[in-house]
Amino acid sequence: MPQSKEVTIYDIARVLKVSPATVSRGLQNHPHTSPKTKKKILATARQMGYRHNQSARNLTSKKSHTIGVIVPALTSHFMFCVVDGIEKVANKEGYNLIISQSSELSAREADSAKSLFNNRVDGLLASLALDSADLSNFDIFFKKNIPVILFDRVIEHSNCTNILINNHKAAYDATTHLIMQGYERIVHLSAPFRQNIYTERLAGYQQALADHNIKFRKEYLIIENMTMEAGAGAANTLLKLKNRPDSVFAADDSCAIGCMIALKKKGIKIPEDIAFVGFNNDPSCKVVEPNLTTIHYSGHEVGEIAARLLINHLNGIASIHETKTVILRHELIVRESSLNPNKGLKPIK
Amino acid sequence: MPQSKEVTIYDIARVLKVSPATVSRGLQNHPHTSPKTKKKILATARQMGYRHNQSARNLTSKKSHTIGVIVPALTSHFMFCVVDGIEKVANKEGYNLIISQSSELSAREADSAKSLFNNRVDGLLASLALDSADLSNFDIFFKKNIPVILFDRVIEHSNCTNILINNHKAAYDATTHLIMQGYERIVHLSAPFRQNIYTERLAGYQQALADHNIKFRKEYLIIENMTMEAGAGAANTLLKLKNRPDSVFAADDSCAIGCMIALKKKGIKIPEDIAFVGFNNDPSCKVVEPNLTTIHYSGHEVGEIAARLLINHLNGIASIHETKTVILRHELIVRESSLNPNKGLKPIK
DNA sequence: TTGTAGGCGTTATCAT
DNA sequence: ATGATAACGCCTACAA
Repeated sequence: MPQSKEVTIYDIARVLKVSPATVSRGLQNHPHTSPKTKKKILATARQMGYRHNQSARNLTSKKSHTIGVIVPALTSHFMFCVVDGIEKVANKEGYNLIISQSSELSAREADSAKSLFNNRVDGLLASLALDSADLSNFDIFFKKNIPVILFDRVIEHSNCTNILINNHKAAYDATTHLIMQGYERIVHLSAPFRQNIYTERLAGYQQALADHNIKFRKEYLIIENMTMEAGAGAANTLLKLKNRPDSVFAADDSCAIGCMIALKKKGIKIPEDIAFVGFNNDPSCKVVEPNLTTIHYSGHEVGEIAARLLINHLNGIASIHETKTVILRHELIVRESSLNPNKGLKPIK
Repeated sequence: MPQSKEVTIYDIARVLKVSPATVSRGLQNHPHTSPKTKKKILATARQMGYRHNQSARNLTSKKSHTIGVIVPALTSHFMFCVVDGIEKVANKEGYNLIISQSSELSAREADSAKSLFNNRVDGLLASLALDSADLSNFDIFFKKNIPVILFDRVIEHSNCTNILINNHKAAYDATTHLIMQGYERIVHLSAPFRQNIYTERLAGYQQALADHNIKFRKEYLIIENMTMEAGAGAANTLLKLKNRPDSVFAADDSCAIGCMIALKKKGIKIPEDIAFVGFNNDPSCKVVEPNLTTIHYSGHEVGEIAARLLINHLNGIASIHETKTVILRHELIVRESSLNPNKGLKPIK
């Protein structure tokens, strides 16, 4: 098993009878290099099977060419897409990735941050854990001026650029859609209201109610984790309400679907008895019956933009500090779960 | 934005009035170091905010501490879990990951392989693209004696360790289950028979038929891509068969689910008219109605074992060459889609 | 345009 | 047990 020796720029230099410096310059088409020698260098490099040594480059450049990613969990299709988007851009730009999960725990988020910090990542892309109330976990990065970009679950902070959708508007759209279908007793199923995505969605929901003269009832707020199991639990809570709701706007598809399935098992008809709108456009939306109306926004886009922004910043092409917030497009995708067969369309106000 | 200077072992040495070599040894608890100085070194290192420089280490060790991963696509929950499992182990062991997708194309697999090769990954974990007929894409790795471990979609090869389940047995179990439920006209819905996972599943299916004196009909073989859309297409093919099948064993859940949904839209009842068994235990199995019976095996386990094996090999703890094949456990998970309400249990033979 | 030489942070091989 | 020193492969002033 002989680990055949690697070709270095010295080897190429020797063959071409030039200095290693010239080879180095030729390889990275440095401005002050004659096209001829550059061509020669490139040719023999290829022919000799030269591969650059990133570690050596990192050593001189004092960079790791590595980006850290912290996500709450890799269990949703959405986060999957985000990471995929990040991966694509990072790959193309010659950056490596270290991905870690906080498991929705601020304490583990701190561990991840520390670990990535010790790995000397050049920058960080993160989405906050459910119980992270501030950005103190990232202070080590701020102190060393390492760029941090937050996506989806964010907190406004002078040191961070944020990438997200207009959650308020999205929730407003979703709720209004239910109202337009003739629903009035709308439950909002969401997670503990700490993260922006949940507080904003709540606010959007409330605004839509207000704009259509529907009184907000706090007993119509059901707080759960956003899992299928939690959704099933929510179904019980929901059925016990004195004033039986006629619809649900959930802040997450999985939770909505868990709830739908549990209700259906008890003989509740959807959307006849209770209509549903979810959030995230999980693939399961098209499997559950009836198909789930939901808010779609592209995880790939989130990931790609986050990575692009960070890498441009690292490469000095553009500064993060010029763009504090990026708001991406969202879209309401209407499916049967929210189409009211009885009441039809109803005018606003 | 001053990029505060990094602490090196020289700085620590200076403070402690010892040589950098001693610090280096102390930091990696080298056998020949006095416990006292070691303790001092560790203490001041922490206190000074020292972080090791992986690139410098890589340079001297002639390793990248990076593992390459090639998957056909990151669109299934299963592959998601595999990558997650790899990530967990690699993270803990201080290895970085470069993940790339072949998009089920051998040509892109070749590109990925080349790219990872140029990135000097220390080892490779791969699952083959749908149209990869041999391992020639990985010859560059074999030539340089860089370890390659294949998982799930594999080909036997003297240079590779393989990690997979007993697909033959799994398919046999699935098919037998349908037979025991009283089904006899069993369609097998699968992908082009090139990869082991599909040929083996076909063989297991055929063996089960044979063992129960059911004649194999080649018109009961439907070849599609393993997507929901393809499954919907398969539904049409299936309905056109002269001898209407009473059940389907699909080599993939998504495909099965797409097929089920399409059939249901045409008024076919499941499992009364046609029963279903899938493969992979995708989360959607518990969303579709009726819930889909399937073969489960742990993606996390696949990923963790693959990574563990590779890293142990790289660290010289154990050699890959001692273990040529790892067969993991699988399990039939019975759900309503395959429970025959009419015919009940039927004796074998 | 090209060459020289020093440095990036660490490890390993010698000595001591 | 510790110290000096030479790699590791590449980049970049600076000099020519």
